[in-house]
Amino acid sequence: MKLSVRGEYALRAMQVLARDYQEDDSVVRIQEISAKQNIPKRFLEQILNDLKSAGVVQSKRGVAGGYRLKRSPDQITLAEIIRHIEGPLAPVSCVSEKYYEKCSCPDESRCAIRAVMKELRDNIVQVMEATTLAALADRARALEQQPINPHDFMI
Amino acid sequence: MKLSVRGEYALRAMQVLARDYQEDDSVVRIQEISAKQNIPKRFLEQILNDLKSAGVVQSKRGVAGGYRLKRSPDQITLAEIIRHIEGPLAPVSCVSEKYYEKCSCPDESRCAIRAVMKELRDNIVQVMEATTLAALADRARALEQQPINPHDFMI
DNA sequence: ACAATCTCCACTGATGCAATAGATTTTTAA
DNA sequence: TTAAAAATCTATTGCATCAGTGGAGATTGT
Repeated sequence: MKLSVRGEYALRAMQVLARDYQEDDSVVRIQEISAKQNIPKRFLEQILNDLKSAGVVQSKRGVAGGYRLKRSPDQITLAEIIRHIEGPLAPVSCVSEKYYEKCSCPDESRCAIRAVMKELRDNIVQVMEATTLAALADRARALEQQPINPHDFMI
Repeated sequence: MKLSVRGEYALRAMQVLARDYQEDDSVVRIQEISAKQNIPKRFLEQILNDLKSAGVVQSKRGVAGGYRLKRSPDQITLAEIIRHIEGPLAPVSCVSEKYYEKCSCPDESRCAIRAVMKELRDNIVQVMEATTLAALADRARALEQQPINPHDFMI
């Protein structure tokens, strides 16, 4: 049920771009994202490139180059990012909306597991589609206001 | 976000054992589970052995041998099964209850991604812990009563 | 004794993940 | 116009995990 590191990096990078988003066409250097989030620069490069083909970010080349969100942060959801980087959000592909695949069980329509997995998928999709990068940036800004270790809740 | 095939097989096998569960000490042969669910026998063997060490099933050897649930189906949740076969239910391990691990981001307490992932984890855990094998078996029995393809909803 | 079953351990082939590397192109500033 | 900084593209590598296979042995019922 885990996200790949690749997917996690993608979200963390988008969080940075969303946090620093401005209406003009200012860009953020890979270098800077990499440093802020402890992500290997070369690897991040690949990920951002993927997100570019996906239409999530755009890039500017050259000495003053870098990346920026292609659309306004409130037009990009976490679901979109993960679907492009990782594929299906559904825990099993026989309940996936966008990546459906038949599974090996004898009768999908009578599979109780499948019914539960569908519930699970609905929950996951709901959270991921409801969360936009704009909301994420707001949350990040709110967290920055907090005092150091407000009660560093470890789970 | 996907379950491994291994995890899916584990759930499907447990569904069979739960469906056919009886209070006496009757067992189901691997052979039979394998045939009912289209799971490679040898592979299933490994999985059931794992679930035995985990205390979910017990086995009886010899000619009339097989597997049965070690506890009553209402005492076993899907969460328990997946945690033993796959590990953490959480999408990223920095929000895992049982398998917490520090992540590479600069400050977990101010990570907005983490806050969202926590929400997601709560949803997942809620569904998986709320669903017992007994509930699964009930659902399976209900689905068996349905006419063929009541409206084979494909997603 | 025999056959059916579980048990244990090892192995393999494929795949994908995470990361690294090198060469190239584009852009801007000096 | 040249050099530096940045993105781009392609390839490859080491590694781990996954999914599945294989064989020898132990246990049990008849």
